[in-house]
Amino acid sequence: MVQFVHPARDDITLTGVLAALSDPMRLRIVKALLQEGECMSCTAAAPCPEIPKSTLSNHFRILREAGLIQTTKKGVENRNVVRESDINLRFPGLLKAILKHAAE
Amino acid sequence: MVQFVHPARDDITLTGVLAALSDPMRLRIVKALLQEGECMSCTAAAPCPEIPKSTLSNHFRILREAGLIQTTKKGVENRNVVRESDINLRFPGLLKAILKHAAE
DNA sequence: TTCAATAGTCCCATATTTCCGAACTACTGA
DNA sequence: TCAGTAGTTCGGAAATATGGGACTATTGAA
Repeated sequence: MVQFVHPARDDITLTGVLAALSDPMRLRIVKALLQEGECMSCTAAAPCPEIPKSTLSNHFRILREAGLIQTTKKGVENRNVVRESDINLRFPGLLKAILKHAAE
Repeated sequence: MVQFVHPARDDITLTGVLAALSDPMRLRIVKALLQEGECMSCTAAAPCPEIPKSTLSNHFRILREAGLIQTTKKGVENRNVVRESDINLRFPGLLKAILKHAAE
């Protein structure tokens, strides 16, 4: 098994965050996670069911490495949450300003 | 000569804007253009002088096609401006929220 | 005019990144 | 022990970025 890589808050970069959110699918994942509030598994947060598993896994890795989400393994599934406070501390107002405009 | 391609305001997409700004060099270009206020040539807005011309030209094309800047040809050089009002009408608060955190 | 200089664009080969099927791992419950 | 579930990893194909070099358009000078 692999330990998930999460950058420290201060290592989160603006361009990294923008790059992670510049993909429609990842944007929808983050939006879904925020709307839920609770932790969500990867498949639960997936924007559409027919997306290949490996692609989905890849998107979550990118979000994780950009510092946008935190992932922990719980039983057979992953629990994902948006690192809302970390992002807000590092880039106040950014996440809200972006997600305000994200379509459903 | 080629006529520059500029999307209509309503064709500007959120993910397109984020993708365009997710490159450190392009972020610095936009920041420089906004700080200047006036039109700037490509080389004047370039973040560093040693950057290859073709790469710079490519970055400006990406910013242009994302709807972030408007380019017109004036004599031997290009005049670039950020389409600030278009972006602000389409995605209120976005540009400011992003550039607030851009280094430099 | 013609010529050189300047500012960018276009083309194209290389390098990097993304996508996704298939095989694999980790955990759970029967 | 075994099957099922949730995700990861691998690897090849497809897409995209980089940058050198040739090209175009404009200007200013001889």
